[in-house]
Amino acid sequence: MQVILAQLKPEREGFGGIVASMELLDAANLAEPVSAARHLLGSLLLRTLTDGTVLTARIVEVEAYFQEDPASHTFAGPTRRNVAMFGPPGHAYIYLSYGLHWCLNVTAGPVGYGAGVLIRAVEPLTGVARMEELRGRAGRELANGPGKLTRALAVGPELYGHDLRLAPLQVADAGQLAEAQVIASPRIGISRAKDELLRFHMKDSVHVSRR
DNA sequence: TGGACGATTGACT
DNA sequence: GTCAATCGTCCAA
Repeated sequence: MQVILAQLKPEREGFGGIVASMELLDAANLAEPVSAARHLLGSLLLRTLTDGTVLTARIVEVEAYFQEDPASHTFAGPTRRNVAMFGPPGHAYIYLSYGLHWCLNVTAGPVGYGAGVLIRAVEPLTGVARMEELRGRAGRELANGPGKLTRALAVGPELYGHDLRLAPLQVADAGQLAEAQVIASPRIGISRAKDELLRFHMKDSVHVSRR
């Protein structure tokens, strides 16, 4: 991971060697959704566009959802929409929110158990100009929300169920952040299980969501 | 087969 | 702070 970060220089495109040299997502760290959320916080998201451009961003805000959780899409059991969350860990569960916005989750837990981690905000690192183009906005509003980051990274339903160890959408595990770096709080925008502290974000990050 | 309801966002007062 | 946009999903009938 240290090697990777050293190579990442803002606004430089075309990182041929990055994908091969970074530590890919380890399923062992996704065995349980809450620890998975903590592991994913601080990790990198790499999106390779069809023209070869690689967009990278650091995950700064996540939420954990699990099967016994009334707020989870998996609470009532497997359906056509949520099957990915019952599949192997480390894959993409993507759903349409409010008929308008696509949201990205990393599946967690063993096969047969419906759980995942919603990626709520990222800090753009490289390919920022391209993200601004895709998003139609710049600055702080670029990727500070679950529906915003998917737009900025061109993530949609075509990546449903995608293995996140592989291009064109990958997660590089950063390991667990120091406890003092992480803030736990209630999840946002849900009507059930409102009080559980299952939202995690990086302390002092200006890239977290605002509401 | 119909209708209520979102793991949200942007525009506007 | 409020509110509309917009549509797939799920459950009741």
